[in-house]
Amino acid sequence: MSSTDTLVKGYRPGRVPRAVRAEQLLELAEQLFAERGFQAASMDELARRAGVSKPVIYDHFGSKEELFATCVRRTGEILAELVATAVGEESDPRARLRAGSIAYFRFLKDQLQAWVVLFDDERMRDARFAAEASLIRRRQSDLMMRLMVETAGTVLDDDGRRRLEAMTLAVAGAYEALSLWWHKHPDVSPEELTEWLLDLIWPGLEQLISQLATSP
Amino acid sequence: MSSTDTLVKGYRPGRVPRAVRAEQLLELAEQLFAERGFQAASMDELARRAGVSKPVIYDHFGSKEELFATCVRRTGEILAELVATAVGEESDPRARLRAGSIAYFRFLKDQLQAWVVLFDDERMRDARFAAEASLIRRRQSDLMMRLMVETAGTVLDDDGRRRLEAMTLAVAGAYEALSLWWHKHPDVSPEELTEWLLDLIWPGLEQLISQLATSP
DNA sequence: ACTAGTAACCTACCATAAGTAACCTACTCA
DNA sequence: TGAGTAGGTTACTTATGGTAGGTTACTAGT
Repeated sequence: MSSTDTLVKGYRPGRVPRAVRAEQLLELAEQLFAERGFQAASMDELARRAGVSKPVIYDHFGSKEELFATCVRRTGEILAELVATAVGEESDPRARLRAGSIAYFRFLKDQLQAWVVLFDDERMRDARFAAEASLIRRRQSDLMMRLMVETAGTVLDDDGRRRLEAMTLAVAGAYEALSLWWHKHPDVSPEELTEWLLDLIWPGLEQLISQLATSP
Repeated sequence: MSSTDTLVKGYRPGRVPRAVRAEQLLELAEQLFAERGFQAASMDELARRAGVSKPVIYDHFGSKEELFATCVRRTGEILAELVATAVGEESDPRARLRAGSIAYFRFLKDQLQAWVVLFDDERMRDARFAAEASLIRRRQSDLMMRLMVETAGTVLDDDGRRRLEAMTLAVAGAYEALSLWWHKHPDVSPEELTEWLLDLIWPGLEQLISQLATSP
């Protein structure tokens, strides 16, 4: 470790504007969490890597959990945007779901390689991934729900909304579990995974839409 | 707290056969984990509740993680057995899945207190929860896979097996996510949840079976 | 009945890591 | 030029997982 580790471009070591320091800390934290997982990543080590003392981190993020949440939220937003964009580029309902699904798996493929440096099969139960997936599930479900409601073309009653919400969350859960499986079978392509999953859920989903569209 | 807390039936306080102590510790640990979650449950408190000193716990279980894993595995086995039994009481494939599903949700309803620990989003960010949850998912998926293969009535090739494995894991993930949702909408019955989920996944699942049965 | 050996258990400690209080120092600007 | 502040530090406290080493009750063989 040379002293350049503590340098942030354009500033003398040890004194840097708040926003720059925050950005640097977030980036290093992301790396550290990816390497060790939430529990094993220590704030002391993060401070050491950033060439800064611990209270600086606490001044920025308040607690370890908050720091972690910030990292996760950030990545999650990038993913959500990617998927939403992909969905917006199609018009047929099934094609939209397909496009979103492919975007999702492609992103995961890139990020997983970046995140997980040393991972045997066991490593996939990494805390970071679980949290990420949990946030992703909510966002995905919301997006899917808007898509379905739009497709149905009607205003749903409370029961309909509730059932639809439950089902989109279930589908998002299926994506999550499949992502975990994928980690051990990386030779399958995002497109293939998407076809599998669409073949599985689309028939039921389509029927659900028409059912909800006619009943109220 | 009276001194009876430290009593185990039939034995003078403070000295009890190994197996009995292990059983008592497991039960108290399950309670404690359910109340506080993994992280917030302390070994010191468990020791205090059991009326025993910490090294006793470590002598039995080695580490906090192991203790937790033992608790979870135990409950998971009960669940697996219940579902398997329910499945075995039907013959038609859809009816079998339905029976298993209802048994699953009924068990969850009873054990909700204990299972919040496993399925709570907030706690999911902890690697240990994710690991144990994935173990249960795996078990359910295996059962479902045997059911499907049996239904298909053929021996699958590697690709077929792989795809089926991925899909049953995905379905198990859907169950998991739906369980989380259920926790916030407890007024829905296990039977209703099951119908929703079967309507969603059965069409795709049925088609998958026939596809796998004919292709190799 | 008297010990050897063992099972069950305890006290007292260590190490690590999250989080904090109190203080310091370089920079800005009236 | 010196008050005010943003950025930073040292040196703690506290909580808790985990352990070393000794003590007490029970059991079995002679």
